[in-house]
Amino acid sequence: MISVHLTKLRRRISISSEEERAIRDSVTETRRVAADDILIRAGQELNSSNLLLDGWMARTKDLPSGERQVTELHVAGDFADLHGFTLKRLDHDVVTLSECTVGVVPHERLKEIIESYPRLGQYYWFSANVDAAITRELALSLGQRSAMSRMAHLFCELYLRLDAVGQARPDGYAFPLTQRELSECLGLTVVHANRTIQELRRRGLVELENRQLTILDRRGLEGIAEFDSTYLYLDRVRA
Amino acid sequence: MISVHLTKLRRRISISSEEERAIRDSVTETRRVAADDILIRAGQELNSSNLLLDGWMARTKDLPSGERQVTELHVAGDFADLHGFTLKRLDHDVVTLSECTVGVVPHERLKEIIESYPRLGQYYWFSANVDAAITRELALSLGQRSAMSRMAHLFCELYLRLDAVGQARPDGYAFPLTQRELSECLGLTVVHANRTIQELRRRGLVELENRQLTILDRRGLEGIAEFDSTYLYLDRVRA
DNA sequence: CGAAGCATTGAAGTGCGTCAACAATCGTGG
DNA sequence: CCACGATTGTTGACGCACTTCAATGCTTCG
Repeated sequence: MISVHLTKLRRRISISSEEERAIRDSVTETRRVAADDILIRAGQELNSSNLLLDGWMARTKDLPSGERQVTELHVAGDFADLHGFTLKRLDHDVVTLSECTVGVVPHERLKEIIESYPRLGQYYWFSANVDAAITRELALSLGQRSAMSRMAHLFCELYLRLDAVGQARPDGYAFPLTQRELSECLGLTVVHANRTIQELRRRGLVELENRQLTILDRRGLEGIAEFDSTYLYLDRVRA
Repeated sequence: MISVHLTKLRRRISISSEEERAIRDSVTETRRVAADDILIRAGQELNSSNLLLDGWMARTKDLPSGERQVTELHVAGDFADLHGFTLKRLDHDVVTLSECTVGVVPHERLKEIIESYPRLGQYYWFSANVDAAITRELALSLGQRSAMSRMAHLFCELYLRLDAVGQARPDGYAFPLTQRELSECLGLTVVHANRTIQELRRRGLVELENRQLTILDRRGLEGIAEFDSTYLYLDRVRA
């Protein structure tokens, strides 16, 4: 199950069997977590990080007045809270959006890996930086794109991220979020998120039913989104 | 001039004179850069990072249709593009908002520092993660806060960040951005940014003239912003 | 089978955008 | 040191994308 993480990693760097062993051994425990659970609460003291091996998770930030923003979605292969390794407590919650399988990596093991295999340390730093790039692109969406464009953009991004770990079909992917959760990703109300989906449907760009997203016209979707994938750093050469 | 960076660093970790020497030596060149200049263009190949020693810079992302979003502001003491060290090219531009003094740190020097002084490496990783936390908070602002609340939030954040490096007065700070630039930080049009400032003024919360921001009622401003500073990780204990 | 959550629709309101004009300030050259 | 064009700040009228409120069916699941 950890192979999905190794797949993602191998897209960036080639690793020795010794390094692979070190990564496999860093996971001390594999847990099943139910959907709609809070894996980590903001402010909580941390001494391990969580490797998402299956399912979907999200980083959420709440205002006292009740509004919620999802600042990042995580899919299989992602480290959900690698930044907890240096921050030691998070400024956001980490929640499950579906049933998940999680690999627990104690920070002391991470420390050993980084010290013993600097190239892996470099990779994990790199991957934290790609996370940050995704959040910047979200800020661009929230600040400048229309509701339609934002939603189209999210669908395009997820297609590439899922495809990179072999979790996409040629024409779409499983999409477990409710419309409420989707609206929290996009800074919209549920009502308007619903109307926006319908408009994308009406234009023959996507279909969304039974938690399955079908992309009918990917070029068209990318056009509306003004999508440019370079921020995902997917073309990075292997070193 | 690099002392402002050391000040910021010393708020987090205590450093030996040897470590201080290594940091000082990592800066191979100090440059003056004019205001409204593009220091780094998105996509450009990088082999050094820039330490902002004086002035203000911003990370900006543009859409093909012309809209611009500022995804982060940088003030004295910040590494503007530390993430370039692992990413090697950026997904955004880095521009000057005022005349700036910049310390150039070649990536090879950074590499040496990180390998020779793991605690400094940890700190720089930590500080990149705080950057990301600031961007997450921006996403929360753009997605969920009103124009007034967003602007109030930005003013509160900058007060704490500037105060941390001794660049704030008790009642405010120098604020070199034009209203256009401010509006690009907040995902607003210039016109509405202008009206929002006026409303904050009218309520007796801030004054902004001659590039000087005066905070008349910090508690009130924080209230409107629903401001909670924990995401800045300013209280982190020194190790 | 019933309750709770989820998706959908309609009607009405509003925060912010757009367009357009003008005033104030700044920078630069003569 | 003044002249003058360019940038920045300000204001008004109007429009619209998105929100709000409310109701109704649909699905899910204990």
